[in-house]
Amino acid sequence: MKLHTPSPARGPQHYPMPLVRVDLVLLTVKEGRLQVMLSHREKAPFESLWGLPGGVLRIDQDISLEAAAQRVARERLVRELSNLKQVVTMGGANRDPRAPWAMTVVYGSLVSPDLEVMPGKRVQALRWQAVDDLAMTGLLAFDHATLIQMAVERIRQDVRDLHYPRGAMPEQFTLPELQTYSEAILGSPLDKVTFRRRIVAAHLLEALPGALRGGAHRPAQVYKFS
Amino acid sequence: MKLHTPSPARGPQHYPMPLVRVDLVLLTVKEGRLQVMLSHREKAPFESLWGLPGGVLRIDQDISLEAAAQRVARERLVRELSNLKQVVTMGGANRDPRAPWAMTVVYGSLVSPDLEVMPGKRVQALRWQAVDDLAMTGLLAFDHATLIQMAVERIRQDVRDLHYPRGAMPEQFTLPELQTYSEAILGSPLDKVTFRRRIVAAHLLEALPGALRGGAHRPAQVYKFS
DNA sequence: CAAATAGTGTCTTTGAGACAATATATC
DNA sequence: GATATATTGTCTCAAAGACACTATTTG
Repeated sequence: MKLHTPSPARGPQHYPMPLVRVDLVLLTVKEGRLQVMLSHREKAPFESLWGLPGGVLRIDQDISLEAAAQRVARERLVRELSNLKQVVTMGGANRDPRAPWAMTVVYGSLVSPDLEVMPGKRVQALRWQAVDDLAMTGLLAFDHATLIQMAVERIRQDVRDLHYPRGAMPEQFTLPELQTYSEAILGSPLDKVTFRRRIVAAHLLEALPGALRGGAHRPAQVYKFS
Repeated sequence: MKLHTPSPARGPQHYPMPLVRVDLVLLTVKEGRLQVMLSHREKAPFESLWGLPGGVLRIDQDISLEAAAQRVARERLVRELSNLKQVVTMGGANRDPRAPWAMTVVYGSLVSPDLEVMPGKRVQALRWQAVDDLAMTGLLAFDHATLIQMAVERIRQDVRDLHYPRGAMPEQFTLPELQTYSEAILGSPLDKVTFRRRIVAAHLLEALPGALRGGAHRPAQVYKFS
């Protein structure tokens, strides 16, 4: 069954398209816990709840989906992000009262706890929230709890595989620091010997000779990612 | 900076939205090799090349992204699919000459080689193509070679973890058959003893007692997924 | 019994977990 | 030296790879 018009330039353009959004899952380790950046919702839907920072795809401004995620970060958090990873895309009818059909492409990034963000366009407040406490925090907007969970699973798998995104750790660090950091992300303790063995076997780090650090005890070797 | 209209029902709806497509990566094992289902393109763009079966999201028909993938399978292949898994979402400007900005949500599925498909709406021809030969087959439409590669990597990881999607294997099979099947997907041989050990340790299979099978040699135990 | 494939035994290697010992700072 | 943490040594265990052996069918 052919449409009556043979013009290839038409056809798809006829159909109404969904509202396409991009949402960000920024994760970091703060106070020894894995935390996610939440944005306070001043307007409906889900007014006065918290949700992921996000925005609508702007095809006149964004050259790609990842570029859209970067623009959203600039607008909402007044920051560029590194290591954006696509997590999942959700979409369906009746997902968002602002459109009959809405979808969101979710990007995740593990960032430094020192990352300086400030509420940008149409954002009244931002906060870090420990992901463990999300269940009791009350409701998150939309299906954002699920999206966060998926991003968390993904970063945990990366850390289990010793795939640390650059920029999330300080430039220099010690092995005990990296272990504590990893444990915070995984939410479970790691064996010290095993952790060190795996790290050195992976050849991921470069020792900075002479550089040390310490308190009232033996100082630790300082490393950087090579 | 607030927009001059406080109405929450407006705003996002103002922006032009991209063309949203859903593409399918059907994989199967045929003739001992991992193969992908390709559809012949009769119309521009990429006329007379081969590409993934896909279609435009129809927000009036599809309740969700996965439902859209199922509809595309019904329309293009005259089949329903099981085990659809979202692979990735690609999108950007100048991706598709039919729209200034286009994105595609890719779903993958490992299916039975006996799966009966037939060219459906606007599909002239379908064929299985070994993924190893894709490089020399000449060009695929769009970035479909990349999308196939991502889907292949994903199913390989699943098989390495012994996560076999249901419905891709026959109801009953022997361990040597499952091993050969897995090797075809991975593209590399597996150790027999190790494979058997891992399979039994995983408690994935249920032996069908008494049922055997064979040629001019010792018959193999028949199993099914439990 | 010869041939061919199914299934098992077992040795070795590798990597992870557990626990203990040693090293090096500050106070 | 006491204390605290960093780093290393090593024993054990679990899983994977390699290889040889046994088992069971057909012709």
